[in-house]
Amino acid sequence: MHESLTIGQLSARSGVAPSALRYYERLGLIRAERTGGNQRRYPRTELRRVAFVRIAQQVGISLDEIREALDSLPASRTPTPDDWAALSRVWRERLDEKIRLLGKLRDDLDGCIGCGCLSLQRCNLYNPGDSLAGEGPGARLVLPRPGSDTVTPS
Amino acid sequence: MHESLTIGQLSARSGVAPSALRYYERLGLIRAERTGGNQRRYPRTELRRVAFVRIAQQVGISLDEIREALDSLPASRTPTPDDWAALSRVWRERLDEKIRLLGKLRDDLDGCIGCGCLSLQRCNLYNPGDSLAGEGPGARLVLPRPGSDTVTPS
DNA sequence: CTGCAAGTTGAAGTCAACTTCAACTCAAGG
DNA sequence: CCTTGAGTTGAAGTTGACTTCAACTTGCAG
Repeated sequence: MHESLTIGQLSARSGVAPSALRYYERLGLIRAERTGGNQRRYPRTELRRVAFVRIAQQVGISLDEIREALDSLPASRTPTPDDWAALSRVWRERLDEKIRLLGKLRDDLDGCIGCGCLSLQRCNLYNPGDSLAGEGPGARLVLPRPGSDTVTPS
Repeated sequence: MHESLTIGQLSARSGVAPSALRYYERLGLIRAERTGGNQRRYPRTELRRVAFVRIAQQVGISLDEIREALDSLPASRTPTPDDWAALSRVWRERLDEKIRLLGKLRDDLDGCIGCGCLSLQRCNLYNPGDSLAGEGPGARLVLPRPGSDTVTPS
């Protein structure tokens, strides 16, 4: 019980249900070796991948995007700390951007919802550009649609 | 065209699809008056509610929770700036908490994923308490499940 | 060797948050 | 008046992220 983990053990240690782990495997987020009897055995390094998946999910990143990120790790060998560090650097930017966005949202909410401007005109959250001008007065919400990525630094 | 907005106008100004606006109405997030011919007409104050919904969604709050928050606004009268300000104060705490959480996640990611500790032991993201000790060594992920609320200040 | 908890699969179910569709009706310009 | 684009409804479809189920098979403690 030192070499590798059963799905139950990985589940207990990661806090992710076995069914979810199998689902992640189908999506290509994690991988497992098999015993002679076809049961999954996870090398300990998979714990790291699962943790990464969960952390990324926490901050609102889809499994599909997470898979893309994980695909940047070398498939042919066990990822080294350096491999992970590279990934971490990329994602740190994502997190920083998310944090920046949240701060803006909070401040705008204070200044807009809380300010009493009933028409929401001249609000930070609205009309930050002018591409939609010329269709009469009034504001236009330009927050991305829920599905789309909120992290698109210019 | 000054008093109230059609669903198309509200859609254009809020960036939310008409179908989504009808959906929001079914969920009780927004309300509409009706013309003699049964078409929706939105008082301008609804723009504010829609903006609130979208902003809250951005930060990962479910429509159900948003509805609860909006239910705190007086139904009998048009919400005053003070009503909105009260809501804003409550949500500012939520946003601050989200920001705090994101910062922690980012730092932990740097210190954990990036550090090279292959077993993830002694990691900030793991085992913050000791309730799960006694089942052998190893870590346990305690991030809330995706469905659950990440904002539970103690 | 046996018993039984833990594991396996594919298919189907669930839930949130919408969108799409069909089959209409309304509103407003010419 | 007539046409046409915008609006209406209920029902069904979609996507993401899983869970549940049925019907088995494995692996280990006693």
